[in-house]
Amino acid sequence: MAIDVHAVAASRLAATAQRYTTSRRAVVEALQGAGRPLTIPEILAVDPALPQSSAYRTIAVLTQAGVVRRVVAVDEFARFELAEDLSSHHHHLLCTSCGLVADFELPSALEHQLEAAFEAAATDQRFESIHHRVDLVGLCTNCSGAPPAP
Amino acid sequence: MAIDVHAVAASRLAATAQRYTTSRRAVVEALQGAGRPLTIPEILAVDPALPQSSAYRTIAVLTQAGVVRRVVAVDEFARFELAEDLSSHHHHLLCTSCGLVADFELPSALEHQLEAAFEAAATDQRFESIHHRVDLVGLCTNCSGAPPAP
DNA sequence: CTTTCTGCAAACGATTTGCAGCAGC
DNA sequence: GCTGCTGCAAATCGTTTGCAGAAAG
Repeated sequence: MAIDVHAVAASRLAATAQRYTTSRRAVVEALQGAGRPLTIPEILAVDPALPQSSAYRTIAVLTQAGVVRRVVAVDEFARFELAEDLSSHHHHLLCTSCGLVADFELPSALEHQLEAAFEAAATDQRFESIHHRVDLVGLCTNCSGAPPAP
Repeated sequence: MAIDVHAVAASRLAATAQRYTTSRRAVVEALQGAGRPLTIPEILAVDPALPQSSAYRTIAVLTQAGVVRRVVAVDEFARFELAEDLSSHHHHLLCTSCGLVADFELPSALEHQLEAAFEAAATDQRFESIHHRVDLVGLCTNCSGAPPAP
């Protein structure tokens, strides 16, 4: 009973007279299959036939169309995932050693309390809140065992 | 009853045979006076006599020494603030329009619950947690009034 | 004095873009 | 067929770095 990600993507692109082409679909499929945010190099690894500049352009278009969201992590690479309404609300584990980003969820009760606290803070500072970003920064399984590369 | 930020900075640098020079002190003072994370251009604006490459180098040294922390926001500029033990635990409001970053705090009860939830999530995913990052993304006062620049 | 720092200018690397040909609708 | 998309290669821009002189201890 999952929503049809491709249909939504096509329709959001159509809203600004854009086409849902083969390579755009390939990028969406790569992100959908990953279950975690991917960098451009990672997307290229999933689909080696895709030229780098097309990957960047495709990601830019999908981001503007609201199909994809940019995730800022701890290394120099931008990462991308499907928009929350095409996947689910979640947070990120960020590895400071290798840059890996994994997904996790918070208990919904806590999520609601956070929401209320954010609301209060935003009102207090006259800030118009759009969404929140709750991440855990540390070391992934791979990197906490062996010491990080120098 | 504030701690002596300069003394701590000097001592952390000394730990690796580094000197607390005039320009390093100037950067620390700029960050201390700002009360929010600053970009390199903002630091240069505070101290126009400081060359850009020195600002980058100084920030790198101070970050490695644990005096300064890199903050990842929503625009392309890296931002920097004093380490938490030289300032205080807080979170960030990120403006998606102009990139501004402001500080805010959460009620400590909620902070503790979050801590516990993070602990659980980290254990669950075998992730070694170092710290968390809780940000509110939206529009600052300036940008929510007028529509963002195209 | 010796070692570390600074300033300049050139190098770097992720990302963007101009242009000519290709593909969706 | 138009119009928008792709691929290549060159440009962009925040950030990094080599080197020779300046400053800290």
